[in-house]
Amino acid sequence: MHDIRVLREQMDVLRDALGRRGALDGMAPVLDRAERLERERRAMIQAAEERKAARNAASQEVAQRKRNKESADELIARARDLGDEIAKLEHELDGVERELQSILLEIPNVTLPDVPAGGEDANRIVKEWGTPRREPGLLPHWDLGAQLGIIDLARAAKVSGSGFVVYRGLGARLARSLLQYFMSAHANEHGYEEVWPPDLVNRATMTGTGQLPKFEDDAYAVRSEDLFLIPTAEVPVTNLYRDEILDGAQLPMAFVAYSKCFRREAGSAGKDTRGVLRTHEFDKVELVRYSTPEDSPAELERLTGHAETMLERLGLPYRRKLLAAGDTGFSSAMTYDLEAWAPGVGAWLEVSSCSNFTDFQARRANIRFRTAKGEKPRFVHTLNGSALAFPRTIACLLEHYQQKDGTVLVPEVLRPCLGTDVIPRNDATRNPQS
RNA sequence: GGAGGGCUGGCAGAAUGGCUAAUGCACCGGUCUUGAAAACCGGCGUCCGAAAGGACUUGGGGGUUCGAAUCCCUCGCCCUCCGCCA
Repeated sequence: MHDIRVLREQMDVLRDALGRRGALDGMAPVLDRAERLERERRAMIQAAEERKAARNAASQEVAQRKRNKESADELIARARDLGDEIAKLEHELDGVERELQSILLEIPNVTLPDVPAGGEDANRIVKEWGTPRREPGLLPHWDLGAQLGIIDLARAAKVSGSGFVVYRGLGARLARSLLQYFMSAHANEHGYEEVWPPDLVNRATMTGTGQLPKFEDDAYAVRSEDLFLIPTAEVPVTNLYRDEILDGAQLPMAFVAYSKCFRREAGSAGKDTRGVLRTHEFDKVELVRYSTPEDSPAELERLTGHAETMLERLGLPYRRKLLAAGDTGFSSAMTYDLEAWAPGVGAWLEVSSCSNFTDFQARRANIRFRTAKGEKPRFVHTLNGSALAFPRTIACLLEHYQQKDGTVLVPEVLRPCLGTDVIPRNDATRNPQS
């Protein structure tokens, strides 16, 4: 969310930013209306505050007269009239602020200067690592997973429905190994504090990171309690310090959290959803950083590097894509996608998305910092990125490390936890035993 | 799920409808001091404003009133007990 002040001080910046996203034409009339509403808003506040000052003065005078046992009837009457006027003004003000708020919530973040203007076509591959396997005959992970008996989609559909996965045997252990490996690496080597957040959060938390009110249909909800299943650990972790003022000396702060992620994905059935590519529930290790405004561009490089290190340790070829303005998420000012090569599917899969939200989330969640006592608090900059999402990482691992005999080599770093160097064929889970 | 007790500044803690939140501790600045402590003086919630000043602020929201920390409604959280439970 933007500061309401941009409406009177930085309209040109806003217009330019929307232009770079290719969204100016649609929004121009809304911006004009917002500019006008903001002028009205300030006039109303001024008018209401004048009357409040007058009423406060009258009330004090009433108290004084009552102490002196004098009559205050005409003062009380005047104060009552002022009260009526104030109520009327505030009611109007409420309407204006409501509309202004809803407009502000629809204006996306301003992208940073390095972000290319334009849509998807303007995305830039800024780094490539490793050599993608290109030979023919490589199987996609849904076939491999079934052959190896480690991914059971049929029974997942029976137990939960389509869009769910059951990992079994070494598959289940592989997921646990990734959890263990990623968390330890980020905590021990990259200096992140480990956080184990709830998967169920309240409405205020979902609103703080922007999932609500606009995208309520995308989330699973527990209606009876007004709780929501988180779509990412970013939600509880970014909200940890909601409505707090941090000590600037503590910045940057860095958190790593594993969580279940729940997404309804309504309307996306069929496309790019085979196997484990897009499911309603998945697992992810997420990095979250809070920084000063000055440091956030460098912090994004750092965070993205931490995510890339995981792909390199797993030996998975990947590329880093700088998203163009039009492809950058609503709240983000700059985003790198990390895409790993899945030779069986024959596609680059997005396994991580690393973003600098500048102060856009922090303003909404009201997370500030102060470097010295008595100094005015400023909004922190928030950043986050997956490091990494499990299902697509598992898909890439299986497809990249598959061998001619149908088995899959285990990358060295996972061997201690997985307890084996190779995942053997095992058809035992394919057919129900009765 | 049930019963009861709570929620006031960083902390402790007063104020039960009216001079618009006392006091202490902690913290920051100053005086004094060779330095420190003590003592003393000042500051110490948020927002708007260049300033003068104004508005807001007693867990959140709403109501009654000329006026609410104080009365009413509602939601949240904490504590003690009962029930249930991994």
